[in-house]
Amino acid sequence: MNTKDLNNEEIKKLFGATVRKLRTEKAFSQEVLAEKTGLHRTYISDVEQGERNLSLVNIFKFCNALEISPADFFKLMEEA
Amino acid sequence: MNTKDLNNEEIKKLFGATVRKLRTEKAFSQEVLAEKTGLHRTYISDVEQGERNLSLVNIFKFCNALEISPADFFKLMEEA
DNA sequence: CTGTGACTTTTAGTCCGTG
DNA sequence: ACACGGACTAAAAGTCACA
Repeated sequence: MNTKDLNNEEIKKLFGATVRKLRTEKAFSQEVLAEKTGLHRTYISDVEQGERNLSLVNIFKFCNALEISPADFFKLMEEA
Repeated sequence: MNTKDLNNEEIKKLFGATVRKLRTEKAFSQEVLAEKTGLHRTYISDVEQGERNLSLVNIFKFCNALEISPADFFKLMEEA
């Protein structure tokens, strides 16, 4: 999959789907992930729905909480 | 380098430094990169200075303009 | 060609709740 | 445990004149 072909909506959706994939693999609830990231629970929901264009430092918070490096996160995302 | 140890300022600075590294390697001016990303010239400058916490879709614009996948971009960033 | 401060508009992100 | 909404505040997006 070539990320160059993604439009803005697709980028957000794919990011959210990757978060959800990793979160459910680790059997975290959204609330637990909210706690680990320090972000609000409704925000986690929105991100997973692909409705948020989150910022760089929050991307890192998600990666840390999901115990994956940003590079590996995006690799997974690109493999989707 | 473990990205878990980076604070917010360091994340932005490291991102900016990585953009600058790739841009100068390709011998692009900030103005050329601005054109390729569709973003404003001064915004590029701010990002490279680590003064912007840019969002997911703009990260992708930078990667596309710099002809690198997001996964490879962050890999480079983590190797710094 | 690039850095900076100031600025307005848009959106990120929170917090209250509902089914 | 999650989706969704309304209302709100903080911060990002985006532009400009000037150094």
